[in-house]
Amino acid sequence: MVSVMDDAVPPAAAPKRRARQPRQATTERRAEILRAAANTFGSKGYKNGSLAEVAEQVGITHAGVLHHFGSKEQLLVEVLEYRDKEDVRDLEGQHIPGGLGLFQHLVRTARMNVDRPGIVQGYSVLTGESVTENHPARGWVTDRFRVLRGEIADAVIAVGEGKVSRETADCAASAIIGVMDGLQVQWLLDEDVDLPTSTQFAIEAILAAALLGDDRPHPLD
Amino acid sequence: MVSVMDDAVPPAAAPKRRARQPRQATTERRAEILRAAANTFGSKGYKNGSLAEVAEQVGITHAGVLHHFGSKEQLLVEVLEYRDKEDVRDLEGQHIPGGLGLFQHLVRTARMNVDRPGIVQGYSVLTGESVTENHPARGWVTDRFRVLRGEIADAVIAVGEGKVSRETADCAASAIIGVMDGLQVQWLLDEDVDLPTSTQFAIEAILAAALLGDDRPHPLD
DNA sequence: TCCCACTTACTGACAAGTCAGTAAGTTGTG
DNA sequence: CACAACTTACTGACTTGTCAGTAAGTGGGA
Repeated sequence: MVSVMDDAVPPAAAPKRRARQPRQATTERRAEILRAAANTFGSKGYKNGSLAEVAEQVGITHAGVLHHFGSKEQLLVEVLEYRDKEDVRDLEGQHIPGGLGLFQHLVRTARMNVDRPGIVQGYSVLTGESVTENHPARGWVTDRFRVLRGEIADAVIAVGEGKVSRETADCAASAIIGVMDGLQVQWLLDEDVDLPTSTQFAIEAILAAALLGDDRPHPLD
Repeated sequence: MVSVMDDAVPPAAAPKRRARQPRQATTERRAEILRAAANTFGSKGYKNGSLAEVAEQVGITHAGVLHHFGSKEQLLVEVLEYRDKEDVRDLEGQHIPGGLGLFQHLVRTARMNVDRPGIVQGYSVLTGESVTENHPARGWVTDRFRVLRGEIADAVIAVGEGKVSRETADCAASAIIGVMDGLQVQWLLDEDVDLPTSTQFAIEAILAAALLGDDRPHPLD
């Protein structure tokens, strides 16, 4: 429960018995379980998704899953870490875009997401669930939003060539993330919503407004 | 399910035994339970919120709750209907705004929401949860989005005085709803996010882009 | 007016199921 | 042969929902 993960920590200065490394098949097995868990938590949610369902997908029992991960909460944490690592790996070849390239990347992502509703649902469900009391993914989701906001705000400032204030950039950044997430939910519930078109429309709109600064009209004051 | 609400309908030509009206205290009691359920489902989610917790808030047992509502799912459905009725009642004095007034109303709502995080959390949790498989609130959430999109798109067209196409208005409408929902989630997780300011910023930006039509720049193509 | 037939609003006990987690035993592999 | 990777068997905590019973209210009729 203190989440030290005994089996993953090589015993520092092991005295008598060295902790054996896991067999080479084990790493892949754990990855299989993580993918199954991501699938289950994505479609059912963390609370409602059961270890038994995760286990069934890889042909073992729920106790087998617990053998590898110790607890359901630890499994969730590792699913999140695994997904992060995958995202990084996907972006490895391409340099991480900044400036205008970042916004193009966001729109491209929205276009890609149309073909992987499972991923989108997993993200949406977990994000929504994370605002409930004491949810184990809350910290992860919060951090993720914070990092993303920072990167997008920097990109806004870069595109604005110093003419955009930090406050405006922060506003724009949270709005861009918000509109992407919000549109995903609507699209999951109703295919009539045009996810890529609306996403591009909104990002362009927010970016344009940020670049205009205080020169733009404020009809809602 | 067709929402005829038997207990409110006086029996037309009752044959032998008239179906009595509910006692006057009953209506208020049921409303108490509905408010408690909205509270619990809002903070814990529907799946994770228990009848026992709802019951405790009004000082009865979970069986007492089931006496009134028959099943947990029916309780959820009535919570949703109750909230709809409350929303309508709140807007009764003021005429439902259209055109620019609607957008001002949306921004005002965002400002008010800062002082009622419980309501916002309930909405966010339920919306996120609704995209899971076979969720009982899915239809309600989907309909709500559809209606809202229609109203906002109409308002965009009204403000644009006929110069905005239906497709653009739809894009703008879903984007506005998306950004409002998405910002709420971020704000719930991190108070640093400025909900009203970001909301107003984004709505003005999207509205401006919609009114410009194809004349605006498309830096992301 | 008072009483009887009936309904409403519960309670407490329990059924039936699901869940995470544990402990002990088995198998196969390095 | 020791240990990793399981399985089987089980516990205890919680779930929703059912049921019988009870006290309190309500309306109509004598």
